[in-house]
Amino acid sequence: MPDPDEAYLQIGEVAERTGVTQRTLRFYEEKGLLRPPTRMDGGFRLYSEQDVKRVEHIRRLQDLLGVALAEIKEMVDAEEVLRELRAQYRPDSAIDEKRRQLERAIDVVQGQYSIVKQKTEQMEEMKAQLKERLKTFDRWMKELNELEAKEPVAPA
Amino acid sequence: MPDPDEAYLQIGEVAERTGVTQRTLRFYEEKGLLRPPTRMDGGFRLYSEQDVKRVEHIRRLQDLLGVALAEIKEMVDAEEVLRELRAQYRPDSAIDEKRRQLERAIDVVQGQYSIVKQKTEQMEEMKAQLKERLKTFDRWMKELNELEAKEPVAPA
DNA sequence: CTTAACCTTGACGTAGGCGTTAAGCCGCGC
DNA sequence: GCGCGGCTTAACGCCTACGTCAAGGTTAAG
Repeated sequence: MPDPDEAYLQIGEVAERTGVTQRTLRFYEEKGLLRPPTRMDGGFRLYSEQDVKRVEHIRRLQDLLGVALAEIKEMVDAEEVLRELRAQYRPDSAIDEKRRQLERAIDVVQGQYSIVKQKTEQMEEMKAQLKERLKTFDRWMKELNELEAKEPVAPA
Repeated sequence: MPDPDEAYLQIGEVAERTGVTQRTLRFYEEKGLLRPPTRMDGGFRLYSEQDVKRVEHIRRLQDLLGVALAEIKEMVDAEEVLRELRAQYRPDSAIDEKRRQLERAIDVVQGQYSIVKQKTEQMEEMKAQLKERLKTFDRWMKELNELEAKEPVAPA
């Protein structure tokens, strides 16, 4: 029972705000990356702000890490578990269960972290190389200009 | 006329060393990402160490930047231009031509640089978030453990 | 009650990046 | 000189991540 005050976005608005197409939103739903949104009587999907954030998150993961949607599903699923954990803060004393979930979540996030860490390192390296290269180019350009100064373009 | 002392790798070895399949190597050649290698009499491709490095470079660009092969082709092409520039260091006085090439190369590399820069920034941000999250999880885990201490597992 | 804008579910299409045969040469050790 | 592993081209296949109709239902405004 999602707070009726909060679920108000139609698919078109979500699409516009997130920059993805409606097709993509339905596709993500099919693939389990977005939980099926609530619907109004006629069947129109009604999204929440939460969903918008989720879409943005998915896109960041896609763009930055370049991982497949299947993997992204794993990641967002793990995060979902956490929401549950936080919500049902002590329903009964199934502590072991919670611990297992938490451990799983930690695993997933550590996985993400190491990926991100590795990638940032490699990218820093690449960035440095590119910077070096630009410097070299500047030098060359200067040399070219000096060369031209000595050897005039259209000698009389 | 590529130095005959240097061109000695067959496609299988290149594949093994770079971690891509032979199909991929031929595919890259088709797409113009790898220059057609020299062949031995029977038609077997003969690659150089240069080629190996090139493949590794292509893969880094793919993995890190996640850009399409067409774009990667642009990038490596621009780099090729530079090799030529460096090689024919002053064949004649076509200085303007060289300047144009150099400017083009600078453009390409600056493009790469800004992409890499933006991505690294975003990834640093993501990294920080993940770190925060891991800390939160640790706290939760501790809370769970303390909770268990107070409420023994199997009360007599 | 009509109409325009928005939405629904299929279902087929597509571009990129290779994988996978198939059918047949090449090279080299014995 | 033959046999076997490595290589060749050609062609079709496949998966991902959507794009693009098509045919029709829904909503809100007037």
